[in-house]
Amino acid sequence: MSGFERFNKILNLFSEKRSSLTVAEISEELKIPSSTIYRTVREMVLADFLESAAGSYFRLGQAFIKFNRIINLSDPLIQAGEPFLKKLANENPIPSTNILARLFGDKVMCVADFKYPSFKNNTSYQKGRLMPLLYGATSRAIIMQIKGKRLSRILNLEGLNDDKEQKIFISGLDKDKKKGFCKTEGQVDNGLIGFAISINNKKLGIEASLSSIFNFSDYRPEHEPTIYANLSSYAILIERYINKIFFEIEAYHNKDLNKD
Amino acid sequence: MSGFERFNKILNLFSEKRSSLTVAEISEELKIPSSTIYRTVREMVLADFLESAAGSYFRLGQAFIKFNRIINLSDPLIQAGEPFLKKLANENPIPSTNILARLFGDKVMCVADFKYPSFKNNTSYQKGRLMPLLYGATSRAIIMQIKGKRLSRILNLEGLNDDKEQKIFISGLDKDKKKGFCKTEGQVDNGLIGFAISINNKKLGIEASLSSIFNFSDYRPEHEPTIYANLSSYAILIERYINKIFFEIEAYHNKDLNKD
DNA sequence: AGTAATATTCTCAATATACGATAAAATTAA
DNA sequence: TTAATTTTATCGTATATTGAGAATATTACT
Repeated sequence: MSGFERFNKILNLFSEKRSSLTVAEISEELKIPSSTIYRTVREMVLADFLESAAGSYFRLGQAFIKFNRIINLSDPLIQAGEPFLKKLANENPIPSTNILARLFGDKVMCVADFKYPSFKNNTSYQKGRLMPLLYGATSRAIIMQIKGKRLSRILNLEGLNDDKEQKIFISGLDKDKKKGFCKTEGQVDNGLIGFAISINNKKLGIEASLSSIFNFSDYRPEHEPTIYANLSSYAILIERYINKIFFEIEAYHNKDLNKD
Repeated sequence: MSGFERFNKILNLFSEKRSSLTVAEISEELKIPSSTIYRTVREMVLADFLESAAGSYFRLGQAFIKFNRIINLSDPLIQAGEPFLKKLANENPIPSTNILARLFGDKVMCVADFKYPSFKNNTSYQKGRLMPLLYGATSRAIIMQIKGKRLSRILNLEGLNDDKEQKIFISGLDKDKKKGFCKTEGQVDNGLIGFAISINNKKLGIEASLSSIFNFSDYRPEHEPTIYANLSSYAILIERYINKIFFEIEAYHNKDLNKD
């Protein structure tokens, strides 16, 4: 096993449920001698990826908070989209959670969220959370941008191996693609209904979606036109804004070139 | 140079100002051949620490968003303190930014912040940001918890090498310690005045502070008693809550032990 | 489209470095 | 204080990492 691989494996033992671990536990989980783990953990602590907590436990370190901040301040999608989420929430006819999500490699992650104050609290839609790829409007509006072998590779990775099932899934996506919207009910959280629309920027390699999630009990069919209108107008705004940011980034890089 | 060191050095090239880099740039900065950088970057992309962006640039990857979320959901200080920041802001007599900061190794980092809506926007106090150790009430309320050789080691690291100057600084800290509060004006941002109080939990190894920052132009001396009263009552609440969380964590670990 | 320019991956041999068993030291608990 | 546990240090060996350069793929340009 390579050094980096080990480093990565150690980090990935930490989770929401298990947020601190001892060297003995790590050693046990990874089947690696504790002398080696001690050495690696020490390096990681020194670099702020871990920090030692009470009782010989170790926790994730401040490096993640720091780098997360840099991403927040510089990620074009977050920069362009986050400010609009609150507005979207306010314009929706009923309380909602509003999500910007994005494909990273073969995972969909929520990168920004705004919950309307009176929206119920315990949803799966939170910034930083990986979303199921095959379920929910949020993810559908993203993977419907992907085609061909890349799409089927991703579907396979998610366990949709059967050829026939894949075709059914893809033809479902195609229908949504024609409509331009995704709508799903209860696929991620029971009692919630979600609407989503695609956002993308090829130059920046961004494949994303904007979505609004509602409590099914609040929802009435007559809300749908407003929901769709809001999503599509904000999606356009966000895409334009991403473009603007893209040109700023490009200008910045060119400025650098001129320095030489 | 070891593998991990290189990994870390690459990440630390990214900053708020410079949020994407090419392999050539990284190679140039670190004086390491590009074939090596390509290999390392590929590994990092695979593990989501970097992602490739447009024009052969690379950006920080989603791993940081993911791990940051885990920290947010599990860090005792953030869990215990963040919910109170908004309340504190609402109870302050004038618009404020309210900060939870914490010592990590030898750096003070803001780990949670709540800005009152009408508070001006461009302050240095943001979640994830490293704060200057020697300036500002936020940091003072933290380092005044530290003593002896550990304190002087930290002061030295921050460039306060002169023995005499150190003594002056420490005696200043001691005065604040007796008062139980720190108050500084314009040390971090011009035109701002900050008040801070210590928060700590020895068992969890947390050395932190709670602070309220105001525009100097809003501030009147008669606000001071309320500011202090708010800070100290919330600090006590937060410390109690941290304790509660600590016992929960302990119970969780013990439960694990009993499994074996 | 076709070509030039860049970016990225691959190969391979030399060597640095990470590894793990074990001992020593330091810290914590009893 | 002693005992137990956690952490660091040591060191020979195996091995993964390194970097130069070639090969390939991708992108940019005409």
